[in-house]
Amino acid sequence: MIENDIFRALSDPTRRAIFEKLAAGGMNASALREGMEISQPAMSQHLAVLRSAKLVREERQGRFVNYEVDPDGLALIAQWLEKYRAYWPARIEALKVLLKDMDQ
Amino acid sequence: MIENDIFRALSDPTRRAIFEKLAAGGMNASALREGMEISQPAMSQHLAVLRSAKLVREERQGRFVNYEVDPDGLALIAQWLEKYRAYWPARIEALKVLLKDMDQ
DNA sequence: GAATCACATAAGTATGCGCTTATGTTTTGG
DNA sequence: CCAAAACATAAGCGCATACTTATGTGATTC
Repeated sequence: MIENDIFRALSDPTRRAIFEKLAAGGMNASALREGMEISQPAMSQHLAVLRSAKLVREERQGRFVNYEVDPDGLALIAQWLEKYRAYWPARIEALKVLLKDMDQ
Repeated sequence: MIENDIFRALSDPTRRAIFEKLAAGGMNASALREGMEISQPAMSQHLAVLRSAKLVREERQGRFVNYEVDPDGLALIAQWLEKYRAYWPARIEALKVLLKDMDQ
């Protein structure tokens, strides 16, 4: 079950930090490690978990592997959240403003 | 960190099932167990985790304890998701329709 | 083409997590 | 009151998980 993978992947703070970094722009694994105090294998393993959760996708570029946010995982969380939208009415207005902004 | 508690709480499929049940309507712990094949202590422990993640809140009613969805946890997830809204444009249209419906 | 770089995988270990059994606490009904 | 019901908490156990060290793999550079 993919929902399982997604929430499990995000339950680790290190993995959320990695994801947040990637959300600011695609990056290879070495660049991701900068300023994070994490070993190379640990990073590789975290990326594998994020990848199998469809939160991140990879792209070989020579001997580097570029990583970037995969919209699929986020869409699944959004979909999950929508099921319970009746419970967060307070945020509706904020979302409306947001959508209006994206309209231009 | 509360975000940690939330994602960790949702990473367990049993806990997501409990949450989903509660989303359909408030219920006490015994009622929640019906049709779930889960022991009483296990249920109590799961509810404690959901509670500390602000996904669920309790209300004593005699010797029963009624549980219901707490909007706070959901709002926090929505807030977290919004940070990455640039990455799920495909879902924007669906959300728009949704918000329009809620307008009446 | 051999050394090196960027990264993945393997194996082992310590800690966390979800379950069980057992017991405690609060409330109600007779 | 006191027995039972509804839940919470405690302690222990097996398994997942996040890390480490070591090694493997594919691409590049000299």
